[in-house]
Amino acid sequence: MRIGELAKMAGTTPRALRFYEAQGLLGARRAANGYREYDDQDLRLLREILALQEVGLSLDDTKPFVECLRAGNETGDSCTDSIEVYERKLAEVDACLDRLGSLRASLLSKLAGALARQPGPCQVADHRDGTEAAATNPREIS
Amino acid sequence: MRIGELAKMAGTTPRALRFYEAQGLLGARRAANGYREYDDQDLRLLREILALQEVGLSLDDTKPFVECLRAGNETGDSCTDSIEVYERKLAEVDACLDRLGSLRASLLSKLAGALARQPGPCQVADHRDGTEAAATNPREIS
DNA sequence: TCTTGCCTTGACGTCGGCGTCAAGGTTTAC
DNA sequence: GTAAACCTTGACGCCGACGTCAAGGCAAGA
Repeated sequence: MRIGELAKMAGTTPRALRFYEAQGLLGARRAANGYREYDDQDLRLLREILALQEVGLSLDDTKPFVECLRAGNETGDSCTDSIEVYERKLAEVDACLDRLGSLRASLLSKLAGALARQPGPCQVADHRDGTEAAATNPREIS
Repeated sequence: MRIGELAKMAGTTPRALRFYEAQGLLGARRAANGYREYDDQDLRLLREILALQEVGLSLDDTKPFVECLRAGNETGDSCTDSIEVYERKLAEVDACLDRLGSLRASLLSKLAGALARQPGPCQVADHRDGTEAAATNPREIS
């Protein structure tokens, strides 16, 4: 099949496929007229790449999986390199979660401090400041 | 004071200060020779900007805070615009936490599946595959 | 044959927050 | 006097994963 068809089947774009090829993932055979030609195996590889992207892996991270599949394995994560990517990425996600958690805490304390300094519900409410604060806080602290 | 001195006092670089000026934050008076001149108020503004950056706000997000300080308020978050930024950013962080959480779950299940498919400790270990899997799993699933 | 729609390569744009280099003018310490 | 250390503007680089546009070749239907 040609690039547009493959892209549509996998839910991506021809531009993305050319980019993957330029990155060394998912090369293609060429027809006589120079058009890229793909088969079902390429569709499998592409779907693997896209699925891993959804899980947060970078394109570079997907290379071991693609190589693993091309080596004849049933799944892309049948190789130790792939599993190491999983583990590394998991650690990165955990680190990011920690950082975001502390950012959230800092933001909350700053917001709380600001609301405490504000006169707040004492003003003749021309909009819903006090109400909004009362409504959003319980939801976000939980 | 001049740009290098201010930068050092705030723990940043002259390049960053010029960038903030180009973004419309933290403008400076000019000395006769064209050098930027800053005072203690500018140091306060700059520290506000940097503190907010640390909490995850973009430069654009810090504008209301700077304007609030320049309007004569004691703190940058004494204005409703600033508080709205807090709330919006908090929502963004929460959304990001949710997404990262589900990414983490997906990664974990993929990793677990891959390890289950692996023969694992049955091979004559030429390196530490089985050991590593056994050691990392309890730590990361917890 | 003509139009439409696919394909090709190449090259620049995006976003944020600066880093880094270039080419010069200024000030300062010795 | 001179070298070091500061300052100025301008411009390009970076990162990731493509989007978008340009200029042209190829294919298929009416």
